[in-house]
Amino acid sequence: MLKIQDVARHAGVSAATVSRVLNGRATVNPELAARVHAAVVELGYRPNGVARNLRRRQTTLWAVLVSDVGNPFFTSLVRGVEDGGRQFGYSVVLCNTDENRAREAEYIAVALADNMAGIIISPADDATDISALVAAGTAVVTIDRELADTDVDAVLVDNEKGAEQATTHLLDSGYRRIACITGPRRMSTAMERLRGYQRALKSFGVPQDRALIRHADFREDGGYSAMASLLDEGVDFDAVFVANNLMTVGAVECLTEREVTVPDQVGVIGFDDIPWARLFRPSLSYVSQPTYELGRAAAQLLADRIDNPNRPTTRMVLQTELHPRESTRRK
Amino acid sequence: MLKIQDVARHAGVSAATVSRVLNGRATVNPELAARVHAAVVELGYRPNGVARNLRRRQTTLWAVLVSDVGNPFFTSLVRGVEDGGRQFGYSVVLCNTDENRAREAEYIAVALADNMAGIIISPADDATDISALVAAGTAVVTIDRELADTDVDAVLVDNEKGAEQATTHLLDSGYRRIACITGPRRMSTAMERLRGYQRALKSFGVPQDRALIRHADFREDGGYSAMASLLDEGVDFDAVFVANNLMTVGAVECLTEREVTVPDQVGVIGFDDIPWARLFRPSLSYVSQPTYELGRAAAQLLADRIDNPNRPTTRMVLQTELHPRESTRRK
DNA sequence: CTGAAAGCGCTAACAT
DNA sequence: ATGTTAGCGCTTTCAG
Repeated sequence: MLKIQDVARHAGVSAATVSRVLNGRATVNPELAARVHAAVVELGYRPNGVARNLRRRQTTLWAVLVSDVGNPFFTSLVRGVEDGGRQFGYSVVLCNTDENRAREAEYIAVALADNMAGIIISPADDATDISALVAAGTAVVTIDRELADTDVDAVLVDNEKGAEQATTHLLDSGYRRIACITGPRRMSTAMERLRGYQRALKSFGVPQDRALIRHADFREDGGYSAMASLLDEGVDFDAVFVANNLMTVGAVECLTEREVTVPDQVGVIGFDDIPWARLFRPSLSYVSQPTYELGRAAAQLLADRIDNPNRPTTRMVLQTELHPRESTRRK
Repeated sequence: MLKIQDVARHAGVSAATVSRVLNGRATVNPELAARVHAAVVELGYRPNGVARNLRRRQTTLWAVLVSDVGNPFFTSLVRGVEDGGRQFGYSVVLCNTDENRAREAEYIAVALADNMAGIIISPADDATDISALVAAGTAVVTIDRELADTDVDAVLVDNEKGAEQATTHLLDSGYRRIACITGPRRMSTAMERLRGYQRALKSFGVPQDRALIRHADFREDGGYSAMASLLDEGVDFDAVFVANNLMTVGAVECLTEREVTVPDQVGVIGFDDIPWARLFRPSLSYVSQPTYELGRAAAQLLADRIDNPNRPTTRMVLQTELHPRESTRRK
């Protein structure tokens, strides 16, 4: 491997000068600079990033911690982070945590050990510990969820309003006995979406009924079981708001299996996009989150934070969008 | 930041000994080792990975180059790579190339500059140039596609057989005028799948007809336009084999829009998985690739190659699986 | 504006 | 088995 000294010798200048030319951090005699560039080309020199990182005590790596890229929500979010990162000269290390705290901690340790410049994290839950990162001065942006005790940049979605939008749409469509399948109590997103649902009911003067509410685990099985329990318990409902994409799929499967017709017997609206949901029959109504933009925004915030570690923390809230389709179109 | 010298001083041993204990590469007096471990804990020491990488001239980073994680085929593949990588102690840098050669070259340069231990690549096309990687001794595994001129490890799918399976299934279901929408001529996967289609027709003694074959770009729009052209040109066909997931979606959309009934007027079978395709109506028949396993296998090969740079190259071929659903179930 | 020299934190060779 | 020493390749003082 060629080193900067080789280039320096070839160009007849000092290594310091080569470095200055290559990094454009200081003014160098144009004639010398030209010689350096020529030497670089002639020798086919490539700077060694690792050595640079050691000396600068900074890498150009970001870690992005999500529960699972397989979830379309995160797929697109990660894509946004990567595109944003590339724009600022960072590469993105993909870290799937499966909502597993040990895995999460492991990845945080790696980010620390490898001196990564920053990390974007969708915390497994409120107990996620990023204190080591903060202590080490690593830039952190949380995405989708907020951390209770730590003051870091966050990119969020207005979950409450989104859920209200969804529920209001059901009410507007004439449904009145509306069930809600949301996520675990310890997850802020689940609770916010539940509140939005309740707010909508209240606005319409529709009575609340605890029997209509189910907490599941944000996964397909969870949605399936929650729907099954609603049906098995003979709960009287004519529509359901499901608080994330995977659970919506599960709930719909359960309905299909039991030959409950959507949207006539039961109207369905989901939260989050599902790829190609328009090909489902009936096609699914849903409230979409700007997942790609979430990723882009997080990247922007992280890059800013790295450049300016002392600026006050930012909290960005993006809005959702309603997509009415067949599953809420009552005849 | 704490360094190894600090630990050494605290434990009353040499830095070399600390290093030996931490890396378990040599036998150390258990008593000394205990002191080292204690010192590490007391001081809260974390080894600096960048320094280690510089000294060892190797990182624990892999780059995975795919066209787009958004494509479910790659989503799951990348997930497989990550899980495999983690098992061997590597982190995975996600690189979306969008089939763009410049972007691809850019990422290869980054992998080289950052001394990444290896790269897993699904080449944009035959012209992808990995010679710099080979020259630098970086371990390379290609996935999904092979590179014409370079002898590197590859993990592939038996595309020809898979396509034959799909087409045979259509023939078994009684369809006889079977169209084929495949990918660009310069992509090996597209041509292999076309050959499989042709082989199946031949086995059944069904005449070939060039009018039934379309080359599109492996994207949703491509599938849509190809289907539109078949219909617009009044080509006589009763079924179609579509050679990848996105094009299948496009083709089905076109059929739905024009109110062509599937599977009665036209039977449809796709190649590649589509998430939750069982919720489509009609549900889609398809031939699946073991995408996750593809990623795992590539990770295994890459780890092996890094440990043993001189072993002969391996070419792994995985098999597809037929999933008959409603879209080929003629009444 | 340019060069010399030191050192980022670690590990591998060598010496004991 | 342990310690000493040198050096991975770069950037950043510090002098001049």
